[in-house]
Amino acid sequence: MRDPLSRTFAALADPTRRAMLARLSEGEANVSDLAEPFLRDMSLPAVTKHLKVLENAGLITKGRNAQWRPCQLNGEPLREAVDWMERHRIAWEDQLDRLGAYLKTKTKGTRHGHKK
Amino acid sequence: MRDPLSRTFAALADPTRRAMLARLSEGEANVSDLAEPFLRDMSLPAVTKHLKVLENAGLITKGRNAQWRPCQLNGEPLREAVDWMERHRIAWEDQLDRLGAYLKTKTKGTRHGHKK
DNA sequence: TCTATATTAAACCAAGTTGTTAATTAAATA
DNA sequence: TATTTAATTAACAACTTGGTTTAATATAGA
Repeated sequence: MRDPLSRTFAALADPTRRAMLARLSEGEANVSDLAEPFLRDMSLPAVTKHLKVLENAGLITKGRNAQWRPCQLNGEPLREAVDWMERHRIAWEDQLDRLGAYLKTKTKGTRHGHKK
Repeated sequence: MRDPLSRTFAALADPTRRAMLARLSEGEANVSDLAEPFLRDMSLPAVTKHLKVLENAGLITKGRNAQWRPCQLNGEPLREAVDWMERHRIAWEDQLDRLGAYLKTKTKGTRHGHKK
């Protein structure tokens, strides 16, 4: 999981982390602010670890203000992830169309076209 | 990693799998076609496993034609992933602007605003 | 029927992930 | 200075991931 794009997608592959990013998209927040919605589900060190994953993926940056660590979103890796997807999007939609057409012709019980 | 969106992002978090999707966005391909570019790096069963991950994420569907398993892209989960990202995109760009502005004001050696 | 081809399954392993609890660090404040 | 607050570190366990090799399955074709 060494390349940046993989690290970005891996960081997004967790609902807790996505929720943290969503929260951060509304503005800066300290670790404890970010942790608050999750403290019924997990411990604070677990939160710290999730934030570390986001930080390592370059998705957030942590500042410091006394004992607080104000976190900020960094949109750039997210943009690169969207870019990767957009680069293939047209092909996917073509594929969807083709699949749709295919399903329209077949769709007669023969789930796998079992050898005729 | 139970929710669909997480499974999609996790599936995307690997360069081999992304390359397979890219290949499939050009059209249907059998397992051995998809495997071919990677057989110097990994065994065929490893490829099968990657395809299983893509299949479990709903990103591809495998048909059958004699002993071949023609794989097709399924764009829908990808669209949902893009949707998630787009839902936050504007906020990210705001955040980028804010960060840019912030960096313009600070940026004087004091890497962490060490207590004044 | 025997063989070759395409693909998957099984058993295993090393490394990484995600959580825990207990201890530590650092700064603000009484 | 002692205490509280915010956050991290360390050590550990359970599970997942991504690879391996060997064996099995299914189909086509000689």
